[in-house]
Amino acid sequence: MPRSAVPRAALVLERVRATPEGFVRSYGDVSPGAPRFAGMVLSELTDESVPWHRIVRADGSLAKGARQRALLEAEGVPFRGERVDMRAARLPD
DNA sequence: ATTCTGACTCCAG
DNA sequence: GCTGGAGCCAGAA
Repeated sequence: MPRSAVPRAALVLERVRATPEGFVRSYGDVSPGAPRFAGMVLSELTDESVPWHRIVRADGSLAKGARQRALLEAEGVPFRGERVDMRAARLPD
């Protein structure tokens, strides 16, 4: 199946929306082969129904800093300093 | 068509 | 652990 059947932007939104509370996913997970594109899509987002804060970098570091950290901690996401504990919080596929 | 840029990722040192 | 450089997709100049 060619991935072109579904626009990458749609795939990104779908995966982000499917991320349950208390867990996180990396940009690479929501947009395989084009992690930067995922970031671009999220940056344009204004829709509150999309939990953009659950998307973090592959190493657990946050793109949006303290603001994002507060939202994640409020949902029970395990942290290790300034970074998310990916070992426990990363959503298994 | 070429170049730059961006909420990124991977590999080497 | 960290830093730097190259690679990736899409859109704008």
